[in-house]
Amino acid sequence: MNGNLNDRSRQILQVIIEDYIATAEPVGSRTITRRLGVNLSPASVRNVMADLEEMGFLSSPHTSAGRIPTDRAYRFYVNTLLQSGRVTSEQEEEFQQRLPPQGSDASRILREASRMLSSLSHYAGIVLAPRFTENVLRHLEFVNLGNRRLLAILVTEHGIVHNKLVEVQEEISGEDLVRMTNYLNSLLQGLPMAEVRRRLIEQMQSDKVTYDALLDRALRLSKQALTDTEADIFIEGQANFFNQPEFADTARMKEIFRAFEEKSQFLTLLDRCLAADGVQIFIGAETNLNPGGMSIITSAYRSGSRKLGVLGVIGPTRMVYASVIPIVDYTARLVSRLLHSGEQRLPALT
Amino acid sequence: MNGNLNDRSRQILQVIIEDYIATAEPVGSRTITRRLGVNLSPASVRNVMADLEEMGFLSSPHTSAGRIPTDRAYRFYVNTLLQSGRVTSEQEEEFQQRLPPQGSDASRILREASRMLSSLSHYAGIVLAPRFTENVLRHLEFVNLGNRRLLAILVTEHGIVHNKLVEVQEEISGEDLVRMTNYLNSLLQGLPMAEVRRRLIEQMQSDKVTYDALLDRALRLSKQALTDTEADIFIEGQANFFNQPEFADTARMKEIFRAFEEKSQFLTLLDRCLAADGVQIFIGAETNLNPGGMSIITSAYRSGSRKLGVLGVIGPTRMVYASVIPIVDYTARLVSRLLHSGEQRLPALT
DNA sequence: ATTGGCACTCCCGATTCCGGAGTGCTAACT
DNA sequence: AGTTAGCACTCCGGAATCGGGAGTGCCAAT
Repeated sequence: MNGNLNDRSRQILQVIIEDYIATAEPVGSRTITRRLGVNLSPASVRNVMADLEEMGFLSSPHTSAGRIPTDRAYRFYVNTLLQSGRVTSEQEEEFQQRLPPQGSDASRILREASRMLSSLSHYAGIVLAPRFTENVLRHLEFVNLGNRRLLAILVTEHGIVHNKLVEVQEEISGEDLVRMTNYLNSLLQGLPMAEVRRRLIEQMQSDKVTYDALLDRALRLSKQALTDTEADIFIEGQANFFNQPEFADTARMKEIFRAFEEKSQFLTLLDRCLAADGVQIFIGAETNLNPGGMSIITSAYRSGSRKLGVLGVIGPTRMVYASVIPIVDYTARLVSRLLHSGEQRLPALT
Repeated sequence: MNGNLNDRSRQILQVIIEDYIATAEPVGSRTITRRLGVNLSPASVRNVMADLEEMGFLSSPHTSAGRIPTDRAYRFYVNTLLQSGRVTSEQEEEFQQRLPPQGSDASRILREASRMLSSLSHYAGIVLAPRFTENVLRHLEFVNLGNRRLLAILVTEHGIVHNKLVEVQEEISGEDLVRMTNYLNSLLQGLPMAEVRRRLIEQMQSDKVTYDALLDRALRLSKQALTDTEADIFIEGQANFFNQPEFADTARMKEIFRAFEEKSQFLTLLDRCLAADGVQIFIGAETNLNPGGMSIITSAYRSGSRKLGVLGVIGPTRMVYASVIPIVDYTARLVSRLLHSGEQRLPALT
């Protein structure tokens, strides 16, 4: 049903969408004729608009207003009308200026990425940190905090650090702790988390352990320490929504911010994105988010070939897709590089 | 000038403040007579109100509206009119339900505390994490991430973890890393951060080091790793501001959220609180915050005798001081205990 | 197929109007 | 002297009204 739009209909639809994106006001036939290069009377345009409305691409808020695009129109727009470009050189410069400082750890880089996304897009930036379970364990360390409490510190590749408090029955001496740590690291280092779990259980049943109470203890402790932690989501620039006229009234605004406070509902969406390749676009109802009227553009960032997490931009359905898509794409690749190499001054991303 | 308010003036002032806190609407003389136990005519009350206005305790939005309390009135209220109680048993129960799960690390506890504060007070919760420099170093660890990058992990008492990426000129072998770590820990463990810095510099100039390139390198690395990190501030429940009628219009709301995004301006205020004892209250302009009309109630949390950080509640000047003060107080003591002992089921806080 | 013309619809901002709530003042009362 | 009833006055805020502007749909003419 997309294909059966003739050239003129497409042009008109495009003008409507882009005008509405720019102004947030229903677009009338006169405006279109002015924007349209071709000489065409408003009346003709109106005929086309009526058709487009019937096909579900447009809707009118009331009888005598212009038309506004439907979710479906946006979908058609991003699929076939829009050819997305690159980030501009000014944007590239802003990226450079906003690079996280040397020596930033991974979570700092991710938070900064969220800020970049928000600042460059003028919408809200969102970043899903790498899922704990997907990563490779680099190092495991127990630090004695006294009072029979140990702090387990897990470092996964890319320098992402998780820590967890573990309570023990009785104090463990310094030497024992070192021995435990060495044992565990030699056992688990370099394994993906899922594997780590399996290896732990396997090892707990082995003979060697039953003769060494300390090792047994070590295994039990690390099992405690490895229970999955909650997913980290960084959302920045929520205040940008105040600039969008469609969210002007307080009730709507309130809904949106409530949604942002419960990050969990974004989690399912972002997890879906993790599976897909390239830039993903969810328009309006497609996002399944509770307060509707929002679109999300995402892309996974990766290290080498493995995808680590997802980042993107949340804005109104009336989003400037043409400029946000390259921004998200660029940021994803930027973050991939930062995490992978730690290198800061980058050659142009190609 | 506070003392020279007679009993009746005080009563009336109190009624006005409490009524305004409850309704957010200017209070008129009739309302007051109804609330006031004593039989007194509206006309008499009006006389008193006129006096109070002249003394700077009340102001009227316009000629024929009731009066609203000024910052000064609130200040008088919390100083002398208000006797603050305890948290109720329902509140205590909610605290129990919202306790962070076993094995939460410090930053999780602090974030959860911020949520508690927000949820119980119905305003926004704020928590300033312990300043890095104020703490005692418990453990220092370097993890090799490959690509000539080391991850420095610093654990301070109470299990607060900081990490920082450090780039090195050439790869360091595993054994060297272990040696370095041991050396540094034996040198620095147990010292307050300020001291750590001094010790590092002192040590770098000592003879022993000049003969051992590795030690020299270790010292340089840790100096890099110890540069102060930015202060962490957790603010939760910002969406609660949407329920306050005085922030109903979008422009005002926007200002507030901008302010929340720049946490730095809270930093100076919270740092001030760190110095003081007990519950601190800042009313309206006293906060020096940019969008006025807000009050902040804080208290420091501590471990043993040393103060670690500050937590509190941000709300409109028209805040229910009577209930928020005990909440903040309770939370501060709760957090102190959680950080100190890691104990979860607490006896009643006394 | 396209277009000019025209009647019709609907929103939106400006204006007006009115009642309610509250004040300040004065004069009378205790 | 403090208190109160009465009264004129002020001001806000919501309801009602109005008119212009922008836009549509339809029809007849090209």
